Amino acid sequence: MPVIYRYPRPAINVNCVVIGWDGIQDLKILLVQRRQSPFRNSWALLGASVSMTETSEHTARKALHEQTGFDDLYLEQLFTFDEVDRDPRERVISIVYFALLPEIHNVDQELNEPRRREWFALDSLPRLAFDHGKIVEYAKIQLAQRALHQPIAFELLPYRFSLTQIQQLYEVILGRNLDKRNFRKKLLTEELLIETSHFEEGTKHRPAKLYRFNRRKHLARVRIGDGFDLS
Amino acid sequence: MPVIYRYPRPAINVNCVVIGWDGIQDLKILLVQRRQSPFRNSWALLGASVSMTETSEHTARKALHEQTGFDDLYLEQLFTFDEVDRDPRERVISIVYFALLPEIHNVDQELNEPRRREWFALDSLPRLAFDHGKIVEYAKIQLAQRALHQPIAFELLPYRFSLTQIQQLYEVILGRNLDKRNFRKKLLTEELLIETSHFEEGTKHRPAKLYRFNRRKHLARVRIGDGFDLS
DNA sequence: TCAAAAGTGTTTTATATACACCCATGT
DNA sequence: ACATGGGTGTATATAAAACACTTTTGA
Repeated sequence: MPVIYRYPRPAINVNCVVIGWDGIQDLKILLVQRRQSPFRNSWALLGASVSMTETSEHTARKALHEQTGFDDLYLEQLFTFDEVDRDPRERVISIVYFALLPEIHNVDQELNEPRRREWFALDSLPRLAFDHGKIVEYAKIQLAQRALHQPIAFELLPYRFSLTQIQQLYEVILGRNLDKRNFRKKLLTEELLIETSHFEEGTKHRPAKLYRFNRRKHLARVRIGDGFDLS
Repeated sequence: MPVIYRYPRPAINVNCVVIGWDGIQDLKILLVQRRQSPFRNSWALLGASVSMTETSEHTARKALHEQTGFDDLYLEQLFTFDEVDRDPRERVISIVYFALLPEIHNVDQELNEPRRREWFALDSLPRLAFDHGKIVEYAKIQLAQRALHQPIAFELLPYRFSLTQIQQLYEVILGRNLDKRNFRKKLLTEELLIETSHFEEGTKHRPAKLYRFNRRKHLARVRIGDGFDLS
């Protein structure tokens, strides 16, 4: 149903910086290959247009579901990008979210989604469509910043994880090596990890004890103004 | 010039959480009294509609200029609020900015702006229009958070300021008292203050030495990943 | 028995905290 | 001379950093 406005309005999109961790070395980002101009064949962030009846977060969740099959991701608003010429066709304002996945899954190929969708290592990306390269640069900086002051790294880990895993993840996010004993000491004195009775499986060495993150305790602390802080 | 779209689009606004400090006790926020329904006579954040040819930041600067006479404020994007029913008339998405003033000026009454505009103490606000109360609550939390990791408190001070002034400001922002000697030690060991040859004037006690913030040095450090941090 | 990573403490150094008096100025 | 806030140092406690070997498991 076409609609008439007294003045022109920008289009509103969401984009998602979908980040996962390969469990070893690299942070990965999920990109979608465009099939139309502009930037035909270029890789771009996943996105969607915000309808009148849905919040941008809701739109982001729906887009993730429809375009990848992923549900129940951790979403956090990152920034709103609104340069007037960021899309050559018309003015498009984009509300951008972090979407963090606890594991790298391959996208669901059964979906009604003809475009290629692939995971790329965050530090060797192709040239992206629109201003998405700039957005990703900003997201990388913010991820490192926020990982120090919020427990978002846990969103990139499975429900149960080893201390070595989370240390490696922090090393990747922060881009520097951490001392094993000091890292563990700091993390354990936060008292936000729950020791489980599970162990790593399928290793060819001593299996590591698995922990999980105590979300309830963390939220209770946030309520009394006592936030998470490594650093 | 009316315009036709294939699908309806939300309206895009900016709002500004304009914050100043009275130099003694209170953080203040500048509010505008509405003269039309909805929320007629209620107080609201300063705002404007984002046109097709201007970024939201540019729109915010222009609105501040036109509605208050203030120029060259420090602006920083805070959050984008997009609940579908935040405006009862239609879907309005609001990109919200912090606007920090180095001193409380009275607004320019000569402007072509019939609405009342007043400074309110941040901790005793009237009920605000729309979701602006919620926005202000969020802004308060963010101000305290960001003041610890970014040198934004200096944006609330005049070019030259005394150590007592900045301490009092931090006390107001963080909502707790700080030890004078320890605060000075920490601030001075950051080596981001430049001692000027000026002194406080018009006091009936020993005049305090005035300092200014070394923006260049701070920016140089940010570039090498060495950010500001009190805490 | 070997390879591989898990797990674990202590010492040193740096940072944070607690705390009280004298000083310079204006009235 | 008095009132007012400006300015300053030290001792203690806490947190960060540096550092290496033993243990457990699978192959």
